[in-house]
Amino acid sequence: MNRPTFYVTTPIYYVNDVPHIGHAYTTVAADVISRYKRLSGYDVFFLTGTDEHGQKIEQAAEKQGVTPKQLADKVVERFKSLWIKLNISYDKFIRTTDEYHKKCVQHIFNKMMDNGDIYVGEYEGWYCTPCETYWTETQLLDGNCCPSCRRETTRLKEPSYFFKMSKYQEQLLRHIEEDPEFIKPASRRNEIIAFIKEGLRDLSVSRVSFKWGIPVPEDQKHVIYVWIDALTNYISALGYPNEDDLFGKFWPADYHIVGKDILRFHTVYWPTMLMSLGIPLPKSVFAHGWWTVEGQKMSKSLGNAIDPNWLVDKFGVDQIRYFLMREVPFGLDGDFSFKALIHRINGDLSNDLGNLLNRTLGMVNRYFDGIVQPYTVSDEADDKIAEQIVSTFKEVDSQLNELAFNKALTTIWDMVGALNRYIDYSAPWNLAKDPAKKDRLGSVLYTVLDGIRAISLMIYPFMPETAVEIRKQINTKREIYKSTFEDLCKVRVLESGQKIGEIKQLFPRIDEASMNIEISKVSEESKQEEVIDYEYFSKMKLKAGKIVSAEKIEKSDKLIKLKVDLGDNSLKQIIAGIGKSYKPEDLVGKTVAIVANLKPAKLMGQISEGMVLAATIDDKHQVLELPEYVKPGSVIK
RNA sequence: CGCGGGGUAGAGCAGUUUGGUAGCUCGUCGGGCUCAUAACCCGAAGGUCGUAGGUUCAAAUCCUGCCCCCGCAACCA
Repeated sequence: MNRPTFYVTTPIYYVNDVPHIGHAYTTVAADVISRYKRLSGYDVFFLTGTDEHGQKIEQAAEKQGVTPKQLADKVVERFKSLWIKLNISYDKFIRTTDEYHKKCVQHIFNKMMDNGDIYVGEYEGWYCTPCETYWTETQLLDGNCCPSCRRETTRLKEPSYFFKMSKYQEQLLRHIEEDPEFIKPASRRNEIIAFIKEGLRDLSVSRVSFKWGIPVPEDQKHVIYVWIDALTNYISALGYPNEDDLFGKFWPADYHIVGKDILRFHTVYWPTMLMSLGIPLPKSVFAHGWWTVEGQKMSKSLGNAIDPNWLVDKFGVDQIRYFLMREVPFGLDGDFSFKALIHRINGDLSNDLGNLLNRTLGMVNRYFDGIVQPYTVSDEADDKIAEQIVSTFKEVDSQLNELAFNKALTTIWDMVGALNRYIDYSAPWNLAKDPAKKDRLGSVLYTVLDGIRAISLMIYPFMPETAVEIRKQINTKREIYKSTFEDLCKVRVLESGQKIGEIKQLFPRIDEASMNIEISKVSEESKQEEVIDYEYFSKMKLKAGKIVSAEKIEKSDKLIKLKVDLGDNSLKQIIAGIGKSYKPEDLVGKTVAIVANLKPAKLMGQISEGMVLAATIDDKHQVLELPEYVKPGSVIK
């Protein structure tokens, strides 16, 4: 039989970063849809992998005294082990350092060149090495600093190959406007349309400034830049340019799942490259949102990046998978908080689902020595349950096809609630008191168990281990993977006569208080700061300074321009970002602590020659005030 | 007039496309049940849907003005 196919990808993750919750999120989402599609009869190909070339890797490796490949190997292991831990069922893990990928990239480069879509030109601009980005003159801060990381940039001019992306502007625009499925969610689609309408420029696709990459064929000075190197993984993994095999079967991709930050690459650069190659475009690119942690942006400096490995160890893999998929609509930003996580686990998982199974099996044990009874005596309520099972499958199917994971889970939990209500309505404990109602009692329990069996299928994509555990406990021998969606929807198909398995709590309740203590311990540890030596510290010149004037900077919401007397007969101009906590007039006359030897920088066009020290309480500031008798210029140590 | 998102019950959200009894989850309170992981079920309280006006028989929904909040970017020195 010829099964329909389904091809889904995650981005390939850059090995400069260790895996965090964002990586886990994207990958779990791809796993859920993959498992669901397999469940409903599709032949699925699920691709993930790593992006390993580029200057950053080259430099990081050099610092660590290893080869770039060795560095990549190490990080790749971390990704792979996390994917095992999270039960990610990928079909292939591609690395951009794989031989077949390199060959494919070179083939593609040649082909685009033969088409006349790649030409040699010259790339010139201010280059920031850490960000691997060129900036234009007007974008630079304070002379020549990178607007993104504020480090110094260097003027670079290098020969570069260019891809004639502009040539495909109209074709791409037409495609996006004609096919609403191509970019999701819709709000993102509008952003991209606006971007394209501003006009596409040709894309620089090679570099001579570093070596760690795939060489341009027949021009070994050049390395192929990230666009062609990385994006093409989606077809090289399928064996392209060999079109018979996997490529013929699975391309075009059904979904590229990406973070919102890389949407443009996937909906502008990548499709135009495919147009140049004469390859059909992917059916849909879906941009999901970002997670904050406890309301704050994830960042290394805050030390609030949570290790997904730790989360899984602490809370359980299915619990984490459930939370990620349930808490936030896919496509929107969300917040990861322990409070919400614990509430989800205790409420949805332990109370609703876990307890449903537990109470039902308890009764099978008590009333029937653990033997599942056949369905013999019917009631209207049973049919309602049966109908809802079918309608739930249908609804979940359409929701998952839209990657509306949180909606699908809500729908499934309506079913869980219906079964809990059904038990209360049928009151098996009352039926048990009347021997004449024994058959009805057995039928009620059967109906619940069969409903639980159906739920085990519905949650399988999200919580594979739990699904299997449930099936073990109700002791069904039916296989999870059936051939079609219709098979999936069948009701009253649970076996009877078998003895149920050992009853175990699916989701132990979490004690919020004691868990909070553990969490705070860990977050303390992770906040251990970098230690600096005395010499490093002594480079900093701290002085007392008296504020002689202060004014708000036009059009700025937090910058205040200060003139500060540092006792050396001249006034320093300092721009301070404390305008949300202080009015300019409140600052005048105060003696405060100043970093006196900070390198000057330009903010909103104004020179700032120092920094006012201030404590931060949430987003409010309290400057370090000194008593009046401290003379301006006094050294602080 | 930088770009975008939003202001609906104590919290978090849906509903706005296609005007027509204001809904969900959690929390609170009361009740029921006693099979179960102090779980499950039922009920109640709680909202002039940011604000002022307009269109309409009818506005959370459409139109206009204003206020406020949050991202992003410009300014976290």
